Amino acid sequence: MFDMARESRTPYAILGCLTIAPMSGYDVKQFLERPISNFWSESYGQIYPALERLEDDGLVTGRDESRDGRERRVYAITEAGRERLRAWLERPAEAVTFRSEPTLKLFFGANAPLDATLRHVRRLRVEAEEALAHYREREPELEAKLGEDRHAPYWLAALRGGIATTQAILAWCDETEALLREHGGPSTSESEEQS
Amino acid sequence: MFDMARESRTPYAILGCLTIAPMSGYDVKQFLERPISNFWSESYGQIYPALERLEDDGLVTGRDESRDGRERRVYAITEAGRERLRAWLERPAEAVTFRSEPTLKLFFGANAPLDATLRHVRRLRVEAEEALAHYREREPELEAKLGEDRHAPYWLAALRGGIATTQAILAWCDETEALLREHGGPSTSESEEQS
DNA sequence: CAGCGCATGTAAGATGTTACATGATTCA
DNA sequence: TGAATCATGTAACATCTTACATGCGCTG
Repeated sequence: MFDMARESRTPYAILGCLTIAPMSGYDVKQFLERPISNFWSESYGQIYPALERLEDDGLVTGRDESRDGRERRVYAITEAGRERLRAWLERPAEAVTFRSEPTLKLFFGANAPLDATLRHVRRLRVEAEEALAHYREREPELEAKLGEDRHAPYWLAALRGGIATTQAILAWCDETEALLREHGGPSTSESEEQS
Repeated sequence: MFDMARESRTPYAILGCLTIAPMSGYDVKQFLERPISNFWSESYGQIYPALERLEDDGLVTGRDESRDGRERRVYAITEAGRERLRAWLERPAEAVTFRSEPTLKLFFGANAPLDATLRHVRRLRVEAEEALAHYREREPELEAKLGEDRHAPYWLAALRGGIATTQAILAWCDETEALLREHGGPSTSESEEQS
């Protein structure tokens, strides 16, 4: 009977980043863009207002700093912020509502020339290979830090999740190309002629 | 120098559904909710206005129908609609921007008790198992229709994508549980005591 | 001195979800 | 008769992206 609106997860993502080190809004964005963090993204339009809000709520403290003569506003997480983050981390996560445009295009592929759909599949394959190469590059660093860095096991787990699903997609791309070549109907205009 | 705003994909998802059969807004929603279509979702708040818009643009035609005494407005795709859909299908798909709350919580798991993170992993595992069971149930129907139904190969490909990634996640859950048990730090409150 | 990377922000608009409102029919 | 399902829609709101505006310092 009351509005259990889904909270934005932006502030939590930011709080999480600040448990690694104090950061500016710019830093947060940079960190979230590293390929390892391919399961999340935020834009400046969300980060800066969210940081202000977090400061008002006493979950972070900001102070102006100059590094290399550049003015930055660097935020640090407070004890209240850590507690808020911890409480959120302990609540059950919402199931992922996955919206994949490539898969949508594949699914309705019967309405387009086979070639077009095969192009999507091949592009997916290239992207998967690139992603996998990035992951593989980062894996050893995290493995090496398993004992020292408290974040390492969790980051490694997330990274290996990326590796596992990406490998699966890679293999699936090949199967799919074969499946569609055999059963995907005539490759170009023939499919549209009768009416 | 001009606003290449990302188009909403809602109308295309709807057009795609209407290539299967004429449907009401309600039908579209039902279809999109079937577990096979777990890579896309739309809410009524988007479907009904989008259908009106599509009709204004001449991409679908609606007519009132009564089935079992119930009034429905059933929409059919027009030739212009098919062409619009085909053109969209042939354009490159946008890369998936994945936002996974469970993975975000895992990634920042060092800030919570190990148990909390393990709960997320185990929940993910249960969900993956359920999803896999659904997929497996539907696979044979599609395989049987490979020759007859022009959609079947594409739907099967999408379904097998779900199977492949879900299996990968399942295996990863087990590995992750082991990894975190070994390296995830003290299991409960010990980790917070010193400060 | 031009361009790039660093750095912070705002405004506008699109996108999307949720709750609500309404009403009919079917079934237990 | 009451609940569930069918069926259509709207209003309010939250969310998020994009483009824009601004300015500094470094490097070629």
